[in-house]
Amino acid sequence: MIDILFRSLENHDIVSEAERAQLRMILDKERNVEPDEDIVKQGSRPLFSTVLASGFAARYKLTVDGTRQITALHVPGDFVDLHAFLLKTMDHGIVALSPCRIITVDHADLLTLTHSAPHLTRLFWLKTLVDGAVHREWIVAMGRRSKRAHLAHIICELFVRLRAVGLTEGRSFYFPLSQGEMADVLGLSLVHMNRTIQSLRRDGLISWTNQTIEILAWDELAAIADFDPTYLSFQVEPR
Amino acid sequence: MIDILFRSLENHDIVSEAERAQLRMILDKERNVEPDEDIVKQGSRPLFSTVLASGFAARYKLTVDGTRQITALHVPGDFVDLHAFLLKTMDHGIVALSPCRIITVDHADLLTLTHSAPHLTRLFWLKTLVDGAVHREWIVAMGRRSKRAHLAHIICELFVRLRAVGLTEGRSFYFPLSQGEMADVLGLSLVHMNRTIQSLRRDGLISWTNQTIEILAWDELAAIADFDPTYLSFQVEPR
DNA sequence: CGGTGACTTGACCTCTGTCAAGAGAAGTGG
DNA sequence: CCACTTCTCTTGACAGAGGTCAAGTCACCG
Repeated sequence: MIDILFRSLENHDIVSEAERAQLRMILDKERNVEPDEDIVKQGSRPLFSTVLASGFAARYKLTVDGTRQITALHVPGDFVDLHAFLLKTMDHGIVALSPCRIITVDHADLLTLTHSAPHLTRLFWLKTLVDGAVHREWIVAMGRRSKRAHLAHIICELFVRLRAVGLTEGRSFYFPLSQGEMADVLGLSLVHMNRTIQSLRRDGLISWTNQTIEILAWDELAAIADFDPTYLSFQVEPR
Repeated sequence: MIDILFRSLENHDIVSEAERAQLRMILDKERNVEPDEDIVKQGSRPLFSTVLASGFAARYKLTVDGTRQITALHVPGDFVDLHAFLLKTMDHGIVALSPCRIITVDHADLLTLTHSAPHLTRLFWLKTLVDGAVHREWIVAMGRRSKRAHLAHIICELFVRLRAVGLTEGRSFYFPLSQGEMADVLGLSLVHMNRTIQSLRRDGLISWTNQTIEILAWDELAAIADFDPTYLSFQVEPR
């Protein structure tokens, strides 16, 4: 189950067998989470962090007027709330968007790792830096791209991230979010989200049915999205 | 000059005298940067990171059609490109928005720190996590708030961050960005940026002249912005 | 005194939100 | 097995937020 975390880390650097063993030791309880259930609540001060072993999850914030903005999507292998280890108080919530399997790690054990395992520490740090890089790319998409390009960008990103952990089949991948949830990702209304999706469909760039997205024309889609995967740091080198 | 970095770190946790000494040792060259000059270029692989000692700087990305989106603003005391230490390749550029004084630190020295100084390592990690938290707040503002609220939010955030390093006077602070640069922050056109600023001025919430912003009605401004400073993690506790 | 950059204002148009309604699929209980 | 609810997706009509184009003002500077 935890192999997915190793697989995820190995997109950036080599993880030694000794490090794997160290990691296996600190992995704690495993449990299932239902769709729409909070994995971590906004405002809480968790004493553990969570690895997503399977399923899709999102970070989100609610505004005073009750709308929701999803600030990040997480795929299997992601360390969804490593942030709380040092931020202490969760400034946002994390919710399951599909049935999820999660594994927790005590913050006390992470603290020990920062003393005994500098390389693993740097890899975890790197994972949070990549989260930040994704945030920046989303900010660019929200500020300077059309909604159509923004959606294309997110689809490209998801495909590359899912492929990196072996969760694509050919040019398609399982993607269980509803259009309403995607609207909270793009910061759109549900109605316009629907129209934006249809625009990509009409042009033969993607198909999206039965919770599955298939990319029908990668080059065109990436061109529309102005997609450059550099920010994902999927390059194996000493970190 | 480097005291500003200590001051910045001390908003989150206590920094011992021994740690200060350790930090002073690895601080490298100091130099001035002119407005509009790149501090770090997009696509480069720097071998050092940069602390902003004075002035304002921004992270930004350019899109294919030549527009610019600023993804973060940096104030004195910020470690503006700690990210490159582990990400290796800069996926974005960093530009000076005013005359800046910067201090560089070799990545080799940071690497040593991750072995010999776990607490300092965690503090640096934390700084990048706060950057991420700010990104998330910006995503929420771009996706789910009106442009007026977005601007109010950024002004509140800047005030709190600048106050934390002692750079406010009463309710006002020096802020040298042009309206065109602010448009690249909010993802707006210059014309609408101007109108948004005027809307806050007309309502007597802020004054903004001579590169100085004064907050005339904090409570109202924070209410419009839906501003909750939790995400900045300005709380001194063991990290 | 002309040039430059930043700010301001008006007119117009497009993108996106809101409201409203309907279709289709899936699950639920009698 | 069928009526009924519920959820998601879809479409149309209209209104408002924000973009684009164009022009003008103002301060500063060589």
